[in-house]
Order: sequence, then structure tokens, then C-alpha cells
Amino acid sequence: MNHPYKKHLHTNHQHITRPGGERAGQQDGERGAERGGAAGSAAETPDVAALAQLLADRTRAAICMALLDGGTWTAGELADYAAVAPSTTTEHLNLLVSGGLLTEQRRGRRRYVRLAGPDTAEALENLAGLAPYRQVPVRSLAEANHRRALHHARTCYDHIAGALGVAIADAMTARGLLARDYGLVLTKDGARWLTALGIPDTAPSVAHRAHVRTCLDWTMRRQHLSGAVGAALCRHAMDQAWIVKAPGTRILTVTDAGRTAFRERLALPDEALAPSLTLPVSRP
Amino acid sequence: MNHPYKKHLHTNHQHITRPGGERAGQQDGERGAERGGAAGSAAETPDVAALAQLLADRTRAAICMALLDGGTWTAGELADYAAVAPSTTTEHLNLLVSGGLLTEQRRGRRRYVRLAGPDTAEALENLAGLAPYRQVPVRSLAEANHRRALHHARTCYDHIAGALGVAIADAMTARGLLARDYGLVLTKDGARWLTALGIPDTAPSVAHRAHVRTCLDWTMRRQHLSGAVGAALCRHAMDQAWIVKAPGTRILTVTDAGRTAFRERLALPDEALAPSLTLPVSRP
DNA sequence: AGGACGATTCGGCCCTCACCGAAGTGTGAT
DNA sequence: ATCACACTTCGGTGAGGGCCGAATCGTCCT
Repeated sequence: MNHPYKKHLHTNHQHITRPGGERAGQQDGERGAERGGAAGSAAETPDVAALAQLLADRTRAAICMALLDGGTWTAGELADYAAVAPSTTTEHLNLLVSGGLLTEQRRGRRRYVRLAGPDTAEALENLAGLAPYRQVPVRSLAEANHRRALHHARTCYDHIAGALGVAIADAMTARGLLARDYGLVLTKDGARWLTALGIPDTAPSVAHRAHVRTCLDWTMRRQHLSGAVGAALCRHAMDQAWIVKAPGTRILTVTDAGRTAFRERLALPDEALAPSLTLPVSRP
Repeated sequence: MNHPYKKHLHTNHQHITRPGGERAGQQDGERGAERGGAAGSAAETPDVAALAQLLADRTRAAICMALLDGGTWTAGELADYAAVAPSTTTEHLNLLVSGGLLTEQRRGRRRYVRLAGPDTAEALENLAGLAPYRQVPVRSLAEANHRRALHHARTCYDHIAGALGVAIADAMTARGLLARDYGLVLTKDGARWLTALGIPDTAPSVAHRAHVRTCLDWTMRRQHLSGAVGAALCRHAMDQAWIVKAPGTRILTVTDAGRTAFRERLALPDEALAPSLTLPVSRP
């Protein structure tokens, strides 16, 4: 007896204590320095494996990516989207919700789910930017168009991603509205520019989030603008009808007004403003 | 025939095309806008599931967390650390290396591995900050002390983490050296402060990385300073012997000189400067 | 009430994979 | 040459879990 490899606590499956309730990735705010004395007979370690396991399944990952549009989907819609049986979807949603990545809301016989919060969304896009690529066959022209539109412009939870998002970040940097030298910063000129647009950059509603954050784009592998400023800009562009979001998808289309506005205010190159080729179809 | 749930391309296992070689998470730099036309008969999607699957195993996750000390370990050391057979370790390392998270270097009959880069390290710490907690039994007093020391101060790849790291970020913010309002920024005063310390804040060697980045601390769930400035500060503190790194661990101990320096220059509170209680033992 | 519909539960199938030991390969030391 | 050592390869085992279909539960509509 006396095995060389300690005991078999390696079943790789376990139940865990969520830290802060549903809000998965609290990012700052004051919180005292508890968690100091680990002198008991047990300690806490972050369980990276458990979190990763939630995303380690193709279907679950696809569900999360779909929810990156920031919208609320029903279990059935997700089942169709992921092409698995409703029963399978139920199991996946149970895991994702109890793992804190998703929140649910039951209404009648429907189960609505969405991402737990902006932090979760950004963590997901960042992960996607780091992930390897996989070749995926395109089966129809409609699907190819859909994909092309997605690469061109889409929402990433609450801000603009895709080639358009990257172009905006680049243009703002070029015009001195964002500075990249010390992290990504909104400059004074940038703040003025936002105010001139009618976006109050110090809105208290967004004060708890970092104003400027970057988000690694999974189609371009380039940084684009996220955070509160990114979200405000996206909202404004929608309010002004510079971009419209095709219902049921996360695809954004630049309108004629938007083309004018973006060209005037940011001198965006034409590629970034190309019209979407087709009307986006229903959920892919 | 004609199944309702398309074909079974759901084996959840696949081989993938790495995007950029070993460097997993390129973060910026100019790169043209290729990847525009997805008109072929295949398209590329980031495979989040594949990446997550690498981390979804307890043992592999433990290996990655161990390597977060920024050091180079041999396969045998990792086998001991993770308490699995050498053959098992080999398999895990093969996966992690070919997945781009680790790089290896063979010398003689040894296999040395380390994390692929700073980006990988930061992605890991961020993931750890988001992950749920798991209760882990502490089996000995030495282990409890080790754990306590880790929570107090440690290296996170190339910068300072733990309570000390958070305290430094807080103090720098309080003194106006860092500004949190628009992301986390090094202020002009901060740049001067660094220069006064003898840290050239515009060293070309670090120009390709964002100067200031934050890193979510897994013991405190608070942001601390990372990026090039964080790394430079850590290096400087080690050069000046303010902190010493116990060999074979990622534990940092604040020296007497360090206590004086940190108190003088940043007015760090005493808790953050408490001496480590024991000499750190060998690898846990 | 009756029926359509969305979601859930359960049982069973099958594939994946983390694990080990034993044998093998190459390197370094004696 | 010989042996020790670090790591690798291979076969076998067992557990975990993703998948479906069928049956069930609730809710909404007519």
C-alpha cells in the first residue's frame, strides 16, 4: 500500500460554492480585505477547471456565443440554433445558469435566458479572441452572407464589434480622441467629442464601470472599444439610426445616414461602411 | 430518414488550426484587415470550446496555475506538484503545448515548459478571478502557512499580486499616480514618480505592451497593476531588494528595506507589509 | 374542456478521456 | 560498457457526460 500518487481526489467533478451570487465577474468597487486568515482546516481556491468545463462543450459554447448579442433567448430558440434536442438544451441551460454565466427568467411556459452581465460578455469575447480557429463548412449562400455580415458589423453585448467596431476605434485613435499609449484612454478631446455628440460621458448610470475598455474582436483579432463609452456610443448610433440591428440577429447594418455621419465625424474608410449585402435572415 | 437534428458533427472533439503560432493572445499592433471575404465554402470561427477544454481538467488547470509564477518547470516537477504519474503529465503537457498555452524547450533528457507569454498569464488570472471557489482541505500547518503567504504577496507572471499588489494599486491611486476614472491610467505624476524611482517609463523594450493593465486578483477579487508598468515596478522592487522571491515558489516576502520604502513612498498600511510568517517551504 | 405547445425528467446508449503500469527511448554519468 | 534517470509510448480500465426519445408536467389558446 501507500500509493505514490496521493489519493484519488481527481474525479474532476465536484460541486462548488459560487462567490458572489449571479454577478459573475465583479470588477472593482470597494470591498474590504476579508479572506485574510486561511488558518482554518480548509481554504478556498478558484476553480478554473469548473468554469472552463462549462465552456468546454461545443453546444454550451455555441449557446454562450449566441447570447453575446446581448439579447434574451428562449430555450427553444437556443435548441434550434444549436441543433440539439430540447431536452439536451434544458440540461445545458441548467448547468450554465447554476454556473453563474447565464441568468434565467421564467414566464409562463417559457424559459428566457441571457448572459449574466457585461463582465461575462467581455470575458467571453476575450476568450474567443484567444481561442484557436476552427474550419467550419458553409452550407448555403444565405449562411455565407450571414457570416460576412457578422464579420462586418455586429453587436457585442452592448457595443459595436466587427470591422466597423475596429475601424471606429482606429479612427478615434487617429484623431486623438482615444490614446493608446497608456492603456486605452479617452482623451479630453475625446470627452468633448462625445459631449458634442450629445453623449454625456459622466452619466452616473455607468459610473460603476470602467469608461473605456477594450474587447478583443474575434473576427479581426484587434481591439475595439467597449466599456461604458463603447456602450454609450452604440446606443447613440442606434438612436440616431446610423446603424440598425436586424431583429433576431446581432448583425448591424450601416444606414445611409450612418455612412454620412461616420464619414464626416471619423473619416471612416469605405470598406468599413460597405452596405450589408443581403437582408439578414432569421436565426442562422 | 431526415433527422431533425442535423448531422452528428457534435463529437465535441476535433483538430484545429492555430492562428498565430505559439503566441496565443496577440493583443494589438497593426495587422491589416484580411479575413474579410468569407465567400469560400468554409469559414473560420473561434473555437472557444477547444480552448476551454484545455483548462477544463483539474490537473491541467493546476499545472497552468503553477506556471503562473512565470518560471520554467520540468515535466517531473509538475508531475510531483499535480500528484499524477509522469506518463499522465506527458499527455497533459502535449495537449497544453499543442494548444498554444505553453511553450516547451527540450534540453538533454529534460523537458522544460513555461507559459506561452504574458497574455496567456493575464488571461489565466482573469479567468481565475471569475471562477467559482472551491473548498480545499488543508492537510498540514506548512500548507496553511504557504497558502497564507500566497494570499499575502506573490508574483503573477511578472508583476506583484496578492494583498500587496492590491495595496500598491490602491495607494498609487490614492496619491494620484494612477487614475481610475477612464480605465486605469498612469498619470503625469505617476510617470514622474516612476522616473524618480529610476524606472524609465518609456523603455522601448516594453513599448509593444500596454503600459498599464489591470489583472483581477484571485485572492482578493480586486484589480491590481499589471502590464509593462506593473512588470517594471516588480523588477525594480526586486532589484532594490524590497521584496524577495522564495526560490521554487511564487511567494514574495517584503524585506525590512521594502517595508521602509513602501511606507515612505506609498504609505502602505501595515497589513500589507506584514512579514511572511515562515520561511516558505519547497514546492507545495 | 380539450388540445397544442414549451419545457422538463428519466433511462439508456455510446464515446471520450484521465488515469495507471509496464515497457521502451534517449541522454548523461560512472 | 553499463547503469541511472527523465521522459515517452502503449494498452487497458473506468468514470463522466453529452446525446436522444418517450413520457410527463404546466401553461396558454380555443
